[in-house]
Amino acid sequence: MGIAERKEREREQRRSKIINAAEKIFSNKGFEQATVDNVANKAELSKATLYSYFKSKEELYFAVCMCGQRQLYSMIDHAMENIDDTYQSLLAFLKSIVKFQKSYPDYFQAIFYFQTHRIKLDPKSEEVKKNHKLDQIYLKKWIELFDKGKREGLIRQDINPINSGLLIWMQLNGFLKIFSVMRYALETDFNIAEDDLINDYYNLVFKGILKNKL
Amino acid sequence: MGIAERKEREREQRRSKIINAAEKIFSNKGFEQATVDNVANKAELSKATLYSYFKSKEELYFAVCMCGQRQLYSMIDHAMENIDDTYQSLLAFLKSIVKFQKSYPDYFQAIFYFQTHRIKLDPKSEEVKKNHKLDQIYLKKWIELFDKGKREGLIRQDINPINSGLLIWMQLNGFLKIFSVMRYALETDFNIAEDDLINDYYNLVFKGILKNKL
Amino acid sequence: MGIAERKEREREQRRSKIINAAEKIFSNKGFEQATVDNVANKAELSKATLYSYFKSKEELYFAVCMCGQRQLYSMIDHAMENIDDTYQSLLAFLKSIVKFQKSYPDYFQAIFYFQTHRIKLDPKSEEVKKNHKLDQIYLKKWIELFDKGKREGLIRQDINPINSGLLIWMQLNGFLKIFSVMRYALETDFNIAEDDLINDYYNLVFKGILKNKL
Amino acid sequence: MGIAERKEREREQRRSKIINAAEKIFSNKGFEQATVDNVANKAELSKATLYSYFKSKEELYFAVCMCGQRQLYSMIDHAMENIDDTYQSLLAFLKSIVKFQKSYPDYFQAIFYFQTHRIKLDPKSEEVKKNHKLDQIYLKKWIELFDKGKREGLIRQDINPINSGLLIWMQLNGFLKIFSVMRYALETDFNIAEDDLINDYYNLVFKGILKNKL
DNA sequence: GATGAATGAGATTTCATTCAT
DNA sequence: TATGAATGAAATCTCATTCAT
Repeated sequence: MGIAERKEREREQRRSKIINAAEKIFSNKGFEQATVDNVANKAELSKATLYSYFKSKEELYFAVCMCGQRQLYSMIDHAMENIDDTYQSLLAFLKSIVKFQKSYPDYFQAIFYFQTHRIKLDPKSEEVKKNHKLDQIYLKKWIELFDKGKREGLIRQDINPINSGLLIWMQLNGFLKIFSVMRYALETDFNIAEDDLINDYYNLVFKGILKNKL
Repeated sequence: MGIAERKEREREQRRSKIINAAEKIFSNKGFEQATVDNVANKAELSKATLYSYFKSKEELYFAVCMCGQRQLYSMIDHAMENIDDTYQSLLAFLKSIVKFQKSYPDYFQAIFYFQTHRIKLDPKSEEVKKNHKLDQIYLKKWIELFDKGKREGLIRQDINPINSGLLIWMQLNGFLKIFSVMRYALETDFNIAEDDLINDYYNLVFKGILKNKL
Repeated sequence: MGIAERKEREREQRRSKIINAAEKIFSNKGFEQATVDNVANKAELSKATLYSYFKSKEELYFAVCMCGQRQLYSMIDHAMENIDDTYQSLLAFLKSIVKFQKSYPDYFQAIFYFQTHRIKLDPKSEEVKKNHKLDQIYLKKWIELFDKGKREGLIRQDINPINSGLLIWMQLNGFLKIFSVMRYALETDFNIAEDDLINDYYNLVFKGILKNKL
Repeated sequence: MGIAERKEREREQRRSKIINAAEKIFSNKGFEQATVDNVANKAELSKATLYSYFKSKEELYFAVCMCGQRQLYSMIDHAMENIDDTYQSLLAFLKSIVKFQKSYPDYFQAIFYFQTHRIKLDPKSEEVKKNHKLDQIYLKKWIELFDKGKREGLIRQDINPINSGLLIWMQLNGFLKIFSVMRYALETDFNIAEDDLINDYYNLVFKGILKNKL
């Protein structure tokens, strides 16, 4: 029986190898500019083999995103372990996302592209549904923190948890996207230190929602 | 006399027609998916004609962005006419951008794409330089409002005008980008009214920077 | 009536201007790489105007060749004026062609290309016939020199004037063509002085046909 | 074992098939007029396949020339086997080139075009260097025959081996080029038999360089 | 299962030529 | 007559995908 298992394991390893290669290529060149050939070369596999793992370029891209997404959510989970305080939780959540962008810019880039472009996928696919569900779960966790904060008197009463949660999430994503593109220009043209800006970002967010000044 | 002028006018009109067509196509399909054929068909001109107005697909795309940019900045100028109050100015600035995205989603999309992707352009081109300069001017105007607000005691003293100005600008762009993609889902999945969200957005921003609660 | 004459003169001047421009462009880029636009720009005329003087790119090319050909034949005529001696005549003939290639490399290049490629021309055209006739005349003059030389005992009796005339004419053209391409390499790679080579060329030719050593 | 070899062999055969097709197309239409589509059709392959064998039209053209060149040089080698006599060697050399032009007019045409036009190739390419080296070797062989002939008293002492070698080589190429174009006209217009002309050509060359009349 | 090879369909760009003014 | 503008037709090259081995 060991044979079947080994085969299974090998297949899984190949899949990972492909996704890793794809992640780099897609991030470097963007979805459209990247070619399946590029990915196959990077993965040191033939194009045809690649197609035996993924039905299409789109599906491969989606797999990369799924992988990144799992990484992001595991980082969030990890950061929120053992934190009870709502303020700390909100901060940890935000910081996880920022850290994710910094640690895995390729994944971040892939996910952002995926969210802002219509990539054709089979909507009946189990994977696509699973992905969607996971997103919902973490968005809910995020919004519930706003609810809790409000009940605890941490967050202003006029704050609508859903709206604000979504707004901040949307802003953050956009900010990080532009930030990743402008990072270099910010330092040279505006003489702005990255960490300062990130800190000011947290401040701005919290000043916007908290009842009392920090 | 009149003849030369008329010719000039006609050429300008054709150019506009092409840009309008391009604006729609690019916005619908994205820069890469859009083909020059698509644009030519939409503009009811031959591909070759189109190439006599624009040297390359890139240049055409850039022209669309320039056009959108001019529109945006003229909307900002218009909105800020006759406003002295700094708070009102900041609000008018933000509202102009939001309104721009709503009124000209194609332009917004084009500009966002342009800013977040590296489209190859001749950096020595006068047009490219002009474009860059215009961006700088309006970014400066925006940041100076923060300075003024701070001097007037409107904005908190711990706010760094440059950082905050940039942050809010980056956030807004990202927010609008994601918002434009999610608009439909927000109403159906989350039951969120667009105008409410936008209002909450303004609140969040101003709560983040103003000295006194609104 | 002066008006009609002036018009005629002006038209002729324009035609010359176009041919001059075309000569340079065609020589620089070759017939295929050169564009009608290139020629029009060089001639400071619109493409459409150019087409009112020449029916097609081919015809324009042919006009350039005609012009070059007239130049060549006038140089030959000039060189052979007042020469009676057959040996001197043969030498003058050869030298004229060599000089022509050196003085008007563009024309030479055009004519060579024209002779070795099939450029589509209306064979019923008067111009084409005239051109053909002129070629025949000068080829005949050339061959007759061989005849005369033979009768005079200058040239060996076993020489067939037609064959040798044609051979030397073909060789010379080919030699000059390759020479014009290799000129630079000859000096640098082989350390050969242009004039030495040309002299050796004359020697070789005459050693080949003359009865007595020079 | 056998599989890899067979694949290799098949690929080589396809490559040959393409080169053969290209040879004909290029020779018929010339480099510029010929299209990659033409070649692909002739080779009964898709354009894309063709591009998987040759990176560009230029590279394909170059491959055709390389192939022709190898053919030419092998003909020369073959002709000079078992010949010691210098006069016979010179004659064999010349005859090989003439025979090459007659047997493989397409190759001859391709090589001539290649030598007289600047086709853009990667100068660092191994193939390009190899080609250049081969040319050098055979040119050297040719010129050394002149040297040897001079030492043996076969060739006149006033002959410069390098100059004469180059001159005759240049002349021959040019002559064959024009000859290939005019072959038909020579027979009809001038009533000249091909073989007679070729013989006269050999005579002319040798009368030009040899010490004693043949 | 892995792969080298093949390809259809299409992308961008060019250019000789015509036409309305 | 001179020209700016328009265009059909084609050229080179690319790439996601399939298939025979």
